[in-house]
Amino acid sequence: MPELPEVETIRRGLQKCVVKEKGGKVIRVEILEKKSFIGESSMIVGASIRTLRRRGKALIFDFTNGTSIICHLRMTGQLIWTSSEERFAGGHPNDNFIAELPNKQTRIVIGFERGTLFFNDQRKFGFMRALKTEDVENDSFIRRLAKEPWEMSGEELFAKLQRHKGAPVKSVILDQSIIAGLGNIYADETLFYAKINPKRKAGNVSRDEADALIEGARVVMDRSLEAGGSTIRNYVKSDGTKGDYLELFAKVFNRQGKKCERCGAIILKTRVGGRGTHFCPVCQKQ
DNA sequence: CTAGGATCCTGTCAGC
DNA sequence: TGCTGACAGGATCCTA
Repeated sequence: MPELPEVETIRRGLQKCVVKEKGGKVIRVEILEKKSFIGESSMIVGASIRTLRRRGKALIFDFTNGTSIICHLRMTGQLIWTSSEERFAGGHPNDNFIAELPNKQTRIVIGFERGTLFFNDQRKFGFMRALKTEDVENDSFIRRLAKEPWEMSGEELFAKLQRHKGAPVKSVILDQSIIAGLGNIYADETLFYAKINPKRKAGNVSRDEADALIEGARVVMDRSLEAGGSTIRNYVKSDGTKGDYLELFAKVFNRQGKKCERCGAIILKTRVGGRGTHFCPVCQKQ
């Protein structure tokens, strides 16, 4: 679930409350679900967070003692910081954003001097991994990541699409070793922006369309970042009701049955590479 | 090498 | 009110 903009929103949000003296040193690490934590949790006890980085959809906590935590939220992960004066929640938007913690879905609790960081994850696909900072680049997930859309040219993407010419273009742009950061929402939104049908073979995508894909990926993710990804602030609307942050920017995702904002046709939902896929049958012809 | 399908896990929702 | 099956914003592993 959380894609690049959500993870970046979390990075920015936590930067303001948990880094260095704001959060202070780690007092304890409580692992409530063994498979959610890889490595030795005692590595970070006594250290504070020096910086927060992001690579694709992975968040990296660098600690003052030369250790790091790589955190991947996968489908349903959330990070929630609580202290006496504030609460920041981001990731998979559900009621844990505002629930009492820890709870049934809490997998890891990291207690700091001045607050607590909860890692919640309904489906247990996400994880935290403790390792030396110098080993982060060698991590099996980090190592395989391609460039993000802002660093990649249309020419580079075009070449990569050619190498997977038989696969549907949507499946190819979801591959983090092809281009980093896109998940199911932004893949659909990017293809809508570029007016490309998600089922088209990657090999049929033209050089110009590859440019449009790069531009689309940048635009849709920038737009989501402005909206703040999925965080507590847009989960709870100003009138107190719970919201769907997708309303803020999605043109096709979860809009099946509704009108295309560009041409008025009805948005359809289908299945591509095993994933639910939303598109406009008129703007994105086969 | 590529492409496609199964798999990890819990929860929710539609349909009977 | 159950029960059942499909599906969920991800990535990896296995097979052909």
